[in-house]
Amino acid sequence: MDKLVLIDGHSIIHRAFYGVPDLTNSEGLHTNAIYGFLNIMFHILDEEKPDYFIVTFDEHAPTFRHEMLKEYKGTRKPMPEELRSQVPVMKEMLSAMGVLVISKPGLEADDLMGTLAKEGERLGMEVAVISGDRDLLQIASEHIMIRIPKTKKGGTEIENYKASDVKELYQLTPAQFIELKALMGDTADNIPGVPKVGEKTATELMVQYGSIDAIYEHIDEIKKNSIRESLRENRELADLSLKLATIKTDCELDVHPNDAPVPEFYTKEAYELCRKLELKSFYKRFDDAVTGAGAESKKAEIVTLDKSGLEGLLESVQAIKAELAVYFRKLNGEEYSVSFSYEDEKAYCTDSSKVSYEELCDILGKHYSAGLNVVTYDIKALYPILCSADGCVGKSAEEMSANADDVMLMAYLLDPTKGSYKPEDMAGIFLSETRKGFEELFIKKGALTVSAGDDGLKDYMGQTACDIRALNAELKKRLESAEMFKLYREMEMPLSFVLFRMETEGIAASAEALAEYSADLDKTIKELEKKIYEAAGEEFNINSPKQLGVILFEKMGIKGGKKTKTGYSTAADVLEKLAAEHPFVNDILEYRTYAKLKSTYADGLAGYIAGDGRIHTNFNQTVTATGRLSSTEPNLQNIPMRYELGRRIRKVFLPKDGYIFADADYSQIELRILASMSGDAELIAAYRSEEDIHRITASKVFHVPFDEVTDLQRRNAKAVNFGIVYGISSFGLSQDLSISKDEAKAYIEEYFATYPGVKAFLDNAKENAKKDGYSVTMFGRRRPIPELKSSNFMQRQFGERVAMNAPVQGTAADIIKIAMIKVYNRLEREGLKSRLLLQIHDELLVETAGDEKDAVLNILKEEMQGAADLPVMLTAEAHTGKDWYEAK
DNA sequence: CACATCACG
DNA sequence: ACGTACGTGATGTGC
Repeated sequence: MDKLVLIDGHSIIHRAFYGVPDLTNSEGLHTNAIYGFLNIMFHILDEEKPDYFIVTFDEHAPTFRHEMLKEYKGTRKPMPEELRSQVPVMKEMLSAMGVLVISKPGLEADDLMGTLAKEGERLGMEVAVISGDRDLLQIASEHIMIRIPKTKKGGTEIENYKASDVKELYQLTPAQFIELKALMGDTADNIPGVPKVGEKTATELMVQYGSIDAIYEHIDEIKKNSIRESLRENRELADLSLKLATIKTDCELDVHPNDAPVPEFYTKEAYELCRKLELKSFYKRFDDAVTGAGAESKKAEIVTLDKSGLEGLLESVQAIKAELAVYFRKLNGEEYSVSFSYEDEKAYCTDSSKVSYEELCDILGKHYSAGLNVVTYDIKALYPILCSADGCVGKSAEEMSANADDVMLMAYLLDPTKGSYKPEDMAGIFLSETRKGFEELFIKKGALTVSAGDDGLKDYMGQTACDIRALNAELKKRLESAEMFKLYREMEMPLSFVLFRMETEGIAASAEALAEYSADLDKTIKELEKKIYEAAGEEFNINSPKQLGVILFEKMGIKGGKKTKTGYSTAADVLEKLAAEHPFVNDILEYRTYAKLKSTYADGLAGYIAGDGRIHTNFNQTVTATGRLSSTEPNLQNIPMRYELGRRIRKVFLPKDGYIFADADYSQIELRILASMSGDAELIAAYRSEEDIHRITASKVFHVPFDEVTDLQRRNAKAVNFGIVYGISSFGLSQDLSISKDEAKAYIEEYFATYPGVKAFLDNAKENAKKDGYSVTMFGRRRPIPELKSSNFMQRQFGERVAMNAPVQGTAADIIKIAMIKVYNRLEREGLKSRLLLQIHDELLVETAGDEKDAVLNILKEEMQGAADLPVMLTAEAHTGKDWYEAK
């Protein structure tokens, strides 16, 4: 039996829009509704495997049925702009896929669907109608199934209704369902219904009598006076409603279900549109034939080089002072492949079968240090090849990066909110070229399917080198026009080298000390476990919030359990409130603390100690939206500090023999930046007085003499100071301080009255970000904030907080980056043995030779404080110690 | 693979 | 009436 699938386009795109969080491509086009629609559509198609397929769209024009209602004025809310703009693109996508889209002005979508469905049924087809609209249930039959998708987190769930399911759910046949709706009315569809008759009454009446006519025949039997009279008075309204509620199934159409065989979908046009919209998750559905990975796309000429060929290439490029794009990839084991390009559409390639890795380093290193201009992708990963260890002695980070460029860093600066900067994505965004990525081409089921010297790999490598070269030119132009070239050249490029040195250096950690710490924790964990099981009366998985929630809030009957979508919240702030009344909850909190320390830190870190006894974290330069760094594998930027128990883990981080640690951190850098950027006279004066800033603020905000500020007042003022930097909300502050929202609001108002310049600055930050579409730091770093233009209140509110926070957090990030470069340069220039190891946002850790202690402390203080010259001086405090615990 | 939780600035 | 502090990353659970 043939199968027909009908999609109610208008209804489904609505569903998709509200069900999928906002997505935009790099041009700022919203794509979430299209993404969601395609997901639902392919889900259905994969499931149904239909023979015929049609999508209908209507334009909300006043329609046949609606025109009958004179007072029709469209009670539906207008479509938000973010959705409206996606509708034509969605249609374009469907056309590109060869889908038959029927959009008939003047015809209600329901009528169109109804007519097509019935026609399909008459033609002997099995019909599936996809809509978010329950009205369509009235056309369900034995062969027509109404399917209503629900976009739930983690996928699409679909409710299915055939005639029997409607009967089961509503105790009514689909035909009776129409009459039900006519009686109760529907404001969204402008069906008046009978006054006083709602869903409950209408259902009772329909179940008892079976039809509107039958109800009126037995009208005297109706007990409730008001309802009986309303029915009597409104017979005409009931009939009109019935007409309005009835979906037409006999419209005149010039297309029919059998005109719409299922198309190919995965056409070249559709692929290109997917690329334009950057709907990456759909790329893999397209075959090579249409993606341009195959024949007809303009392909770079690729020359394979041996060792002497490589040397010749580098020499001639250097002779003409050209820029050489270099792209390197490690393969399995010792294998690698590397490609080069210095002119359009021509690339060179070599690999480990022709040139050993050591030879490659020698040859490239020699030319790089002699000034060869290289353009790279992710230069931090390439420095090991470009420079030898003794090649950087005494050289500044600027010198080491002067003749290099990195298109990944450029792209990050242009839009730091992206999260990923793969070469193929960048080629699509900035060069309008469709490329397949390395993973897509060469990784199947997690395994590498290619080896050095394969033709496919050479094509990929060569093409990517060409793209990197083209990207270099394009992105530099864009950086210039965004006034970020200086930021790129003088901050990010030198920093990339500093980070490379820090990662290579690593930090020593004692495996023995970690194991000992782990065993200590484990002892306590076992004890707590036993106590908790006894209190609970059974054994369960304490690490499972789900099981814990059931034990606490159901079995033990503790009240106050609420929050979260998936069940009870057992987060620390919730449990802490319960602990006063139920002391054993403290055991759970304590268990959590110990379990976290053991799994993430004690045991987790041990796995990262390399052969040299040191942990080499990865400092990522292109992750955060604000310009900060991030640290992974392991994250050394979140080593416990706040509480003694966790803080002890810092004792396992040790300097090498003859060395100590020097650790310096900025004091309240973000607040000082806020004072400086806002120019608020009071706040600046407060800082210049060199008194405790939180105490001064408390004194001013709470109108008490400085010496009489209580600890609580100081604590509250401190929280307000923090909150301001985060883009304060009265709710957030009230949560933090456990006070009422009104009190929090009063604090904030007092704060702004005290420091009016801060208020003006924050208002300005929001306004400018809204106008420009991005916020800016003192050093010109931008963060796009499309949320500010969202029609969603929550999103907009979030955008405003971001607009207030990003300039401050971002400027702090800029400043410590400058400090890192300066500290690095001083250590090199002064020929010191001490090495910068870690950055933790406002803190630098230096492994310091015993006899260089004073010099290093001086350098840290001078360079950190001197990194920026602000109205409020920056201060850094430095300490030394025999381990990280002591130095901090 | 998403979610909840918790470590840091 | 909504449901909220800003920025990260790692772990364990459970679908």
